Amino acid sequence: MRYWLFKSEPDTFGIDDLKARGKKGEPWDGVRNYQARNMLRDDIKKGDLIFFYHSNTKVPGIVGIAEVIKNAFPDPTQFDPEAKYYDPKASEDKPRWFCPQVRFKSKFKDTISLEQLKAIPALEDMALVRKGNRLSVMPVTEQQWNFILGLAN
DNA sequence: GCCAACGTTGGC
DNA sequence: GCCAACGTTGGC
Repeated sequence: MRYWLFKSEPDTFGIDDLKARGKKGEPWDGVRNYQARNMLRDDIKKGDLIFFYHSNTKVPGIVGIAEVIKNAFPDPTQFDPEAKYYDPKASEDKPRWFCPQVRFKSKFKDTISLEQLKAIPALEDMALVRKGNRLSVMPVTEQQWNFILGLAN
């Protein structure tokens, strides 16, 4: 079992939206970055746990926990010409993008802010706090996971 | 809304 | 295969 951090803009799809999906969860679609794609496709497995991160918002930070309930499958939005994430170079035979199914697990009472995380020396190796990192999917070590959980309430 | 830091595209 | 131009992310 591994740990991850997924970013999402709360205005687009926040943790409350995931919670509203209930037990069946939501496909984590729309990721169009190869590095992130490889992790989604190859490394992220059913049972893994995810820190849900809100980006592009007033107080960016980790707001709760989600879990992977289904291994990645071809992201259907790549085949849909009407979809925002349509990719004309992808085909059903040769899908390019993948998404796992994720489900809400819990929400923290208070956001663990990026500012707070940046100030913690034990977390300085996290991709999240490193300058210029734009990955929307990134691994979290067990140590980092436990440390951050300790900050939650 | 600005802009730094990246990633991608496409001409050559 | 190089690299300039362009697009996107995301903190501030």
